[in-house]
Amino acid sequence: MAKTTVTLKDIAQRLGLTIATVSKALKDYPDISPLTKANVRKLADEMHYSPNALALKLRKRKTFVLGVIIPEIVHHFFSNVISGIIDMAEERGYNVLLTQSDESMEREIKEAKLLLSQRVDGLLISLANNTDTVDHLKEFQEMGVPIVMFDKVNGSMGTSLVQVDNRNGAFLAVKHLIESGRRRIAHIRGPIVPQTANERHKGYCDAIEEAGLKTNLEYIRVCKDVTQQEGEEFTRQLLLLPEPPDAIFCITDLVAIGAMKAIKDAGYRIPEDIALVGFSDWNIAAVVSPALTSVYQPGYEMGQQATRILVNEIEAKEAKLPVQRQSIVLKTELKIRASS
Amino acid sequence: MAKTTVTLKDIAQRLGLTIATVSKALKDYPDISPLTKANVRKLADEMHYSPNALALKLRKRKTFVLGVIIPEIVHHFFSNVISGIIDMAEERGYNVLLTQSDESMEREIKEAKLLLSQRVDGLLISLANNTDTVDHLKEFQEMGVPIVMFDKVNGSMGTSLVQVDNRNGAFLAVKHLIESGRRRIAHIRGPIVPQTANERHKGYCDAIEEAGLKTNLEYIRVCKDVTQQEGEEFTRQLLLLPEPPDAIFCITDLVAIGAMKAIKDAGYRIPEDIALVGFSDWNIAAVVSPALTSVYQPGYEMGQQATRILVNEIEAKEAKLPVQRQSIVLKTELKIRASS
DNA sequence: CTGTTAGCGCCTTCAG
DNA sequence: CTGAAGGCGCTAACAG
Repeated sequence: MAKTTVTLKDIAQRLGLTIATVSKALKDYPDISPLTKANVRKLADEMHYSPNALALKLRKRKTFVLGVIIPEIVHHFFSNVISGIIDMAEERGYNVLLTQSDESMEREIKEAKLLLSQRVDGLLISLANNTDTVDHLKEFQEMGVPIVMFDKVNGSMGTSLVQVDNRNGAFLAVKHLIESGRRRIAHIRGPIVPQTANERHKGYCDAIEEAGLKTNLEYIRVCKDVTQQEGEEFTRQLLLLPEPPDAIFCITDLVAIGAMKAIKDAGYRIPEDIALVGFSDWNIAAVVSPALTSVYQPGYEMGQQATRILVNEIEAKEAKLPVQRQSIVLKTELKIRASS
Repeated sequence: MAKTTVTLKDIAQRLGLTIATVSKALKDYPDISPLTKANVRKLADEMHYSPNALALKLRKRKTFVLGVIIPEIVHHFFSNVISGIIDMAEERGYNVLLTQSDESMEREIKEAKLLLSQRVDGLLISLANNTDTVDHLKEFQEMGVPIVMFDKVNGSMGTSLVQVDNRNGAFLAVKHLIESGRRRIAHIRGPIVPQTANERHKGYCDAIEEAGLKTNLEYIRVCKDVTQQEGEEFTRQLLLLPEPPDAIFCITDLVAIGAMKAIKDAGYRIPEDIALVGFSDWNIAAVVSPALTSVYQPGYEMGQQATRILVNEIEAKEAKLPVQRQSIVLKTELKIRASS
């Protein structure tokens, strides 16, 4: 029935009390008589009183809102991260304002400005691929708003970081290929930025070196957009080499799917002739045939951890405790399937 | 350098002006001298002044925030919807507070309460599967907060609705099977709620009837959780029938993938022996082999449209214009691939 | 035990 | 052209 929203004032007037008294009664202050407390509570219930979060936020200079900037929502890995963020935020009593940069630094800057003006209590961000400076985030630090970066990070601001062990994941993948007898292992890698692509490339090199295999630069192909089409095209090129590879490690499952198509089209068998390994363990990996071996990265957990750290920093700051910056690295896991 | 946030007051003091004057100067009121305007603006820039959104929201009793409740974020279709919501919200100048119900009515109720207390300007919701009443949303209406439901909706509140044409999509899928010569068409359907599953089932029946085929109840299987496992298990059962089907229409691509496995395991060929069609056109549909025929539903567009309608209702209400409830149905599209 | 006062940061009549 | 006053809804000293 309450057409308009009911405030403390309304309750106070009806009861012939003062706003302050009503406020205290509802917050169970010790210096209010049990009787008035009861009266106030009863009427508050009847009138469906609900405190105005806005007023509280203004008063307390705290919004209980976390800002999130993510490159792409429609992405199996990132949607897992978001889910982890939202669940943990809820657990800690925060809400989540979600934005996407669409892998564009320009839009990332815009969203950052917006979130800052919304007075979020903290920021969770995974950088866009072409983000090459973090100046747009400096203002958060100046305003004392904690930042936690995840997945695609930049350590130069001294913020807490949450990443997965890309290098080790790639290392395990390639080592597995070597142990199953492969010697001519190609790598279809991601672009020079972001960092994640470099780390996976390093892991690949680590494994190759450790095994004493010679590194063949012809076997390295660099994706620009990390698409299925690129996977297909680069694989086609690889198969035309005088010594075609007997295994391919791809930066991403999607790229691996492209590779899979090219390999089949060329009449080779997987894994007999050419083994294939992807990265990320998307929902697609287990359902293609042959099922794709892939490096699983714990997206949900990444979201949870990043949020946990961020809220801890926010609350430490409020309690004037020293904030401990953290940099955590989550374990990746090789899921071996039929393709290798 | 600005350690603490800068307010109108700070600017006013430095310039020996009053808060009111500064406020007006920044908002380009006609009754402020060009000189002071210039001075104020200059200093505001230098001090990196940014209006406190909280204060504005309190003052204007408007948050520019849309609340979103979605069953599952980690879901290819829904993540597309979210992306559409966020992009359109940004275009119209709103932010998005995202929550997930995890397909639980209990959590849905909780999130609704939370969003209401956050004073969102409007609500976008897709109901959880087991949500059988909408009492928890009544309060939004009482408070005059517009609601738009999408995908899994309930028309009983008289809110605007955005859906896809599930019935016609299913109809087209089954008609396509019939036209390619299939006569014994099975349907692995979803549970009795939500409505979407029923509509797809109806579309199936429509096509069967139109073709004058006899309906065989043995050919209908009802999923409980709509999983790949269920698809596999039900298909196995179907293949054991005296007259096994020569085509299967599945409620979801994931279920179809399960069916695909069972069919292959039983030694049948797709599509020669048994044709297969899914629904949703997930990212997985195009990459499995044989590639899966599926009914595409425009998730991104659904998010955009729902948001557009919601913002229109919000702004119509503010302008005291009559609000036009809308119910729109987006077209689905059959993507024919190798499996049929 | 209850009320008064003084803001949080901003906007908007209404005076001067 | 500028300032004073009141208020959005709530909290937190400090009085009484």
